[in-house]
Amino acid sequence: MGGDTAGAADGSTIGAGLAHRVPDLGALELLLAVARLGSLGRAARETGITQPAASSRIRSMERQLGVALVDRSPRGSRLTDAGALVTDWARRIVEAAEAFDAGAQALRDRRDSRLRVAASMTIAEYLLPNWLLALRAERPDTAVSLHAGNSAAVAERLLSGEADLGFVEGLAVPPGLDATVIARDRLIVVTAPAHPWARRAKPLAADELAATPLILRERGSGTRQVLDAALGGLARPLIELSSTTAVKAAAVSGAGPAVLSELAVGEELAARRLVEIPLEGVTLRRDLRAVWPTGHRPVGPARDLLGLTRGPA
Amino acid sequence: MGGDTAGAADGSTIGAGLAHRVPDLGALELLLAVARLGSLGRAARETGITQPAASSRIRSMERQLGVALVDRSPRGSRLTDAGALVTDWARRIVEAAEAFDAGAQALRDRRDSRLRVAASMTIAEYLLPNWLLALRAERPDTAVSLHAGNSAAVAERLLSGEADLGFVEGLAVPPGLDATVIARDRLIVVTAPAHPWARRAKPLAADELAATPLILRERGSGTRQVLDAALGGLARPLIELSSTTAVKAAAVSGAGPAVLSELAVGEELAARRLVEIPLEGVTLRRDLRAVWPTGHRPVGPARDLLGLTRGPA
DNA sequence: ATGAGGGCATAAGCTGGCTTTATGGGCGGC
DNA sequence: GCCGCCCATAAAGCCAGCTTATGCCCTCAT
Repeated sequence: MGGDTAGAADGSTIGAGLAHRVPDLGALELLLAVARLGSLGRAARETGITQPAASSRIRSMERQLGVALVDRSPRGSRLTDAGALVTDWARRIVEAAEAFDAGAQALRDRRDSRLRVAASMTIAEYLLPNWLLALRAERPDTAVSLHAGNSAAVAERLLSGEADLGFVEGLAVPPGLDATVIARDRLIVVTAPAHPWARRAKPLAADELAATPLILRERGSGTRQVLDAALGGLARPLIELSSTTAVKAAAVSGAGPAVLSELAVGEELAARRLVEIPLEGVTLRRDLRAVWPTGHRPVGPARDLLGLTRGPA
Repeated sequence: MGGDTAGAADGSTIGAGLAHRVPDLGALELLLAVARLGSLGRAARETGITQPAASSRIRSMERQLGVALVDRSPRGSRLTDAGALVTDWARRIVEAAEAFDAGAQALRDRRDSRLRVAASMTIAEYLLPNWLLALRAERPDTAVSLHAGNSAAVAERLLSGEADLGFVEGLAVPPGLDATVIARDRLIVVTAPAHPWARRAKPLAADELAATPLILRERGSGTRQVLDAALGGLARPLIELSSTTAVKAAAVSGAGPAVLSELAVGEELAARRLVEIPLEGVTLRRDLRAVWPTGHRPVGPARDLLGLTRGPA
C-alpha cells in the first residue's frame, strides 16, 4: 500500500511515533491514580514507586503534552480542567490495555487452568476480553485458557474434552452440542465516507446489494454464510479476504462496499472512517451461542462465565 | 488494600503493574506494522528503527506474553493464530492512543490554530477525539484547539470570538447562537450487577425512578437538567457528585442506581461492571448540538468538522 | 505561636532496556 | 551460482526513569 490514501487505517505511516506523543501506560495509570487519590504521593505509593518518581513522571507527561494536568498545592493535587479531560481519554487506553491483558493471560495459561474456553474469532476478538475482565472481577482466582478457531474446531475441542465451554457464531449448532443464545450479531454494509452509497437518500434494497460486487470474507466464513443465506447464495465478491481486519482495511481505503459484523466496526464508524449503509428488506442477523457437550451443563467456572455473557450485546 | 468491592473500577489496586504485563505502545505499533507488512525488517523501517531492534522487541514481547506471535521464515514473517488475536486486541489500544493523541494535540495548540472549538464535557470526552481523528485524516493540516466547559462557557467563547464552533448538550440553545442537532444522547439508569434492580423482570416505571434516591451529577449539570425535566423536577439525590467519572465509580462500587449518558458507560456495560435497567414510560433523550454565533454560518475548517459530526451516534 | 505532619520539588547517582553497528546464516530468483 | 532479502546474535552506547537524600511550604492542633 502506498500509504498515500488519507486514511490512517491502522496507525500507519505519516507522523509515525505515536509512542513519542502518547505517555506510556505506566504514566497513564499513575495519572488515573492521582485523579482518584488526590495526591501525587499517595498515587506513587499505590503504583509502587516513590513520590519523586511520580512527581517527575507527571511533570514530564505535562511537558510532553504541553498542558498542565494537575494543580499542585501543599494540601494535595487536583486535576486541571484539561487534566480531567486527558484523564478521561487516558482511561480509555488503560481499559483497552486491561482487556488486552485479560486476553493475553488466557492465551498463555494453557496449562493448569480451571476453565478452558474455545471461541470463534469474532467472539474472541471483540467480546471475550471484556467477559474475562468481568470474570476476573468476580472470581479473581479463576485461571482461564483460550483457544480461538472456527466452529468446527470449537466443537472438536469440546467433544474431545480439551475445552469446557465454547462460543460460536454460525447459523447452526454443531452436532453433539447443546447451546444457548447469548447475543445477536448484526451484519452491516459499510463503505468509505467518499463512496457514492454514503450519500444515498434511500436505504439499499436487497437486490441492489446482491447485484453489487462486495469486499467479503472468504467463502465458508461465518459472515459469508449468513450473507449468502440472506441473499439466496448470490453475494458477489469484489475481493475475498481472509480476515476481518483485511476487509476493514480494504473498505476504509475505498476499495468498495463491505459487509461486516457491527462488532468489528464500532471504532471505524465512530471515527467516520466508515459509514453504515442502511438496508431495506433484509436483516442480516446471526445468533452468537455458548455451546457445550450435550448433557454436560456448564458448572463451576464455566457457569460463572456463562452467567456474565447474558445481557449486553 | 480494602479491595473489598469486587469491581476494579479504574485499573485500581490489586495486581497493579498493568504496564509490566502489557507491551508498550511502541511495541504494539511495531506488531501492527509486522502484521500489515509481513516482515520484521520492513516493519522496522516503517517504524523508524533498525531490523535487529525490531527483532529483539518482538521477541521480548513474545517472552512477556508467553506466546509465539509471529512465524519467522527466510521469506518473511506472518502472524501466528494467537498473534492475530493479540494483534487485534493491540489495535484497540493503539486506536485509543490515537484518539488520546488527537485530543491532546488540540488541547495544546491553543495558538495559531485554524479552528478553535469549544465543547461541553460529555462531548469533549467521548465524541470529539474521534471527530478530530477523522478531520486529521481528511485535512491533515488543520490545527485545532479545544476548550471544554459548560454550555454557558461555550456560548461565551463563541460570542467573544474566542471560538469558531461549539458543541453543547443542554435542553435549550443559548441565546445568540444558531444550532443544528448532530446527534441524540440517551440517559440510562444503571446499577452494579449485584443490585436488586439488575434482576428485575419488569422495566422500571417513571414514578419508581422518581421515588428512588439516585447517584447523580450536581444540580445544574446537563444530565441533571434532563432528568429533572423528564421527572418533573423530582429526582432525588442519594449523593451528588461533580463528575461523570465519580458517578460511574460510585455506581460500580454498588452505592446505588445512577443515571448517566449512554456515551459514558459503554465500556462498563460491555465488561458487565454495570447493567442497564430498562425504563418504561419515559425516554431520557437529549439533543447534542453544534452551535455558532447567529448568522455566522461555519465556513472553512469549521464546516469540515461539522460535516464529520453527522450520522454516527 | 510553634511544632508536627503531609505534600511537593530538586539534586545526584545508578540501573536497565532499547538501539545501533557489525556479522553470520538460510532460502529463493535470475 | 551469485545476489538479494530476511532473520538472529553479539557487543557497546545512550537515555529514561527510579531511588535516596534533602529542603521548603502549608495547615492544623496544641
